[in-house]
Amino acid sequence: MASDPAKQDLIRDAAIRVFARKGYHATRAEEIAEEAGIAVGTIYNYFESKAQILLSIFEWEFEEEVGFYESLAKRGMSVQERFREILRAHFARLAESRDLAVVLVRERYNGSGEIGEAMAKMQRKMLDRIEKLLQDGIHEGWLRACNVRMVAPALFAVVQSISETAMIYPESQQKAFLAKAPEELAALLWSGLGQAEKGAVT
Amino acid sequence: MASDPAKQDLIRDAAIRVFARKGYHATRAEEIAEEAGIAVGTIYNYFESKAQILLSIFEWEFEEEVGFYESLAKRGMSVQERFREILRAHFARLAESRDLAVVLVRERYNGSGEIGEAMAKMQRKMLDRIEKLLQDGIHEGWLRACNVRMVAPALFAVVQSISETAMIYPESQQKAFLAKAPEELAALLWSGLGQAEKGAVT
Amino acid sequence: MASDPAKQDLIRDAAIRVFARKGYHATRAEEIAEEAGIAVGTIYNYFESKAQILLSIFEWEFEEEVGFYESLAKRGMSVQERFREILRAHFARLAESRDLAVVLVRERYNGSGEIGEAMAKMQRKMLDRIEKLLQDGIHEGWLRACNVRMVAPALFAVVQSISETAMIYPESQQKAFLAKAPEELAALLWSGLGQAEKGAVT
Amino acid sequence: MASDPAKQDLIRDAAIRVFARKGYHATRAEEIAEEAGIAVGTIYNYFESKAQILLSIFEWEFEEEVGFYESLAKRGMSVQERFREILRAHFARLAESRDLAVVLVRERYNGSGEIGEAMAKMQRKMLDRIEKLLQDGIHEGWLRACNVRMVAPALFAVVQSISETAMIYPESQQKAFLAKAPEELAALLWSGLGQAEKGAVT
DNA sequence: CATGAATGAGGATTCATTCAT
DNA sequence: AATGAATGAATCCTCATTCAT
Repeated sequence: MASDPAKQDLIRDAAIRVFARKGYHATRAEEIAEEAGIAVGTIYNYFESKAQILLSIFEWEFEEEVGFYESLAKRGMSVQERFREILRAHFARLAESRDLAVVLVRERYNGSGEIGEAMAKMQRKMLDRIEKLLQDGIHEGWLRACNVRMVAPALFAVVQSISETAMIYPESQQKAFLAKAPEELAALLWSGLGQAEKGAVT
Repeated sequence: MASDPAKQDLIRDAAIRVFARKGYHATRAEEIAEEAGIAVGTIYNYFESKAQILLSIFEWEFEEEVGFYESLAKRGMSVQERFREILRAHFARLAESRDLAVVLVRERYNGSGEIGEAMAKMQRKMLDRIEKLLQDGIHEGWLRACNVRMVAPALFAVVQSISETAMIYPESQQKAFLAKAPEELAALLWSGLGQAEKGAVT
Repeated sequence: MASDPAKQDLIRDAAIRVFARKGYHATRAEEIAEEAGIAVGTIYNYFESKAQILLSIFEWEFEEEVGFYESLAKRGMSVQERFREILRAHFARLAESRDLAVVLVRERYNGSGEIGEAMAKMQRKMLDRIEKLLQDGIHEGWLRACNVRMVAPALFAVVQSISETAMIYPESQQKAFLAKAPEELAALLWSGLGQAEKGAVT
Repeated sequence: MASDPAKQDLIRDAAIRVFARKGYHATRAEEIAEEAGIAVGTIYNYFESKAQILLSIFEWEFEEEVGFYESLAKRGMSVQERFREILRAHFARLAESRDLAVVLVRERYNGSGEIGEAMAKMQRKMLDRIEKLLQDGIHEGWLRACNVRMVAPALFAVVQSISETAMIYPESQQKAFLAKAPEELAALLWSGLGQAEKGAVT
């Protein structure tokens, strides 16, 4: 089992492109190899299985996200600012890597067996982070009290779905869509959809 | 190709249970047959393929939803009331059929080829309806002006994610969770998370 | 997993022929199927794996042998007579199924993992039986005292090796060879190679 | 193709250990390299293929045996003494190299194609030598007349099987077992199993 | 000569689908 | 219509061997 990280990245990136194009299950190992410009066997010098490649894509992304969260925390921002930063960063990244976004959204549940568990675990950690962010916000008085167990996944899903929707648009409109997304979402999440004058839902 | 609707339902329901348990791709035709208490061959008297079963699950659900939407429209409710009704109905149905919910959420992207297209089409129609609902709401002055192309999928996703999160909970807590869901979501969507006093995101 | 014993036999017999021709490892599942006049998939309706086919060949043979041993014991023969009968039966069977003999001899150690263990176990049981036969013989006074732990495998091996050697001969000579084998071996085992007059090894 | 005999031995010895542990087919070239403390590529500087390594193990052993036979012939021993010497030497060597013995016994038929033929040829030569020894013995009046074509492989097999049986025992008992083996076998082969008083098999 | 990453042919096994009964 | 054994295309992964460094 070799471990040149550059080649691992080469393979992972090729996999992202093919998974995005055809879906995880419809992608054959050979296709990843072709896309990467290597032989099938080489894949298996760097990954234990096709499923492991998928997992590694999620792990990679997860580390990026977590790293970013932590960098925000260190910069001592308010919860509100952190949210906006997160949204901006998230959508900026998507704008860069449409394929990655597609894969992250679409293949979320396609791990099976151990890999599936590992992926589920990662997502739970992600939610935990969001929950914590919310709780901090409530504690600091920026957010109204809410059921964080419920709102956290809702938040996560909103972001995901926008990502996903963006993927539908052709390249040209997509950029504009993703550029508007953080503001629109921030507005939605902070102020809701209601018209103050008419009164909110009880 | 036979067409006894009762047997079709029998097969579809069996498929829902097995898909929920093992995921679409990991489910073998034989397992569906076993769950339904019939022979594999029989499945193919009622469905063209395994993928068609999946599609039919989505179609079924889609028809239900659309029918419900239309019944609401006919009853001449306000947008606000319609939203609440939709959410209530949605979560009530989930509480009844946990397996269906799991499948609808998890296998959304697992159609490939024609079936995939059909499933995507259905989802787009679903979004169109939500968009229309939003636009009506804005027009009627219940909702603030917002980018409906962006908010519609967000709405859809929020609902989905709550469904999905609910699935994690054990039977006992799940009911309570789903019971609280409509209010919590309605609050989130109408009023956002912000504290009025501290000022909303601009 | 189907269980028509006739088809199991069909597959096993085809496998015996191909294993005999090319060796277990060099035989592809497809070749067994071709030889049996069925499709590859069908093999796996009756056997869990290629290795299981090999194991089943040994099990089959083992049951035959054991059954025969028991039938002898019931007929109340002397140890001496039982030995001769066993040898006769053994070689008669080989004369009938050259391929089986080749496989039994050649692939004895080619099981790996669980299958290997199962095969080893079977062979140990076989040896146990022979040991018991020897001990009875000694007890009844037909055989001189000897180290049965050592003589049993020797006996077993002698029989095997003759079988194996017979396989080298062309069909015509083979029959004659196998016909002479029981007497020759019986003589070897009872009287040894020594010339009484010149004195035995001390 | 390099030809440093010391390194060839290094590789062959490593191969013997791994083959003994896992069997020829289950052994990967890499494992041999690891065991030898070299890189895979290096193996192929000294051997044409994995099969060639196996062949070379048999060739090596064959040369040893033949050399020993010849040395005995030169020392002008009687057939009887030569047999005993051969048995002693054989088992003494096994006691030294358990792994070699395992491989020689177990992998006898695992050559395929040319290598298989080469291995078969070697074994036939081995048998020829034993046949010759027997014939000399008969001619000199030490042995009773017997079918040497049949007795030779029987002899060979007896020796092999004892070797093999010895391998089952734990280190401690194994030595004792192998020490007793030559006498026990010599007795078996010279005098048979029969009780003189009761009369031999006819 | 040594290295070990790259290669890619090869093969066991799976499973959706068919079809004879 | 129901059955379930038969089918065989499809695919992941292995591993002996090569060859650029």
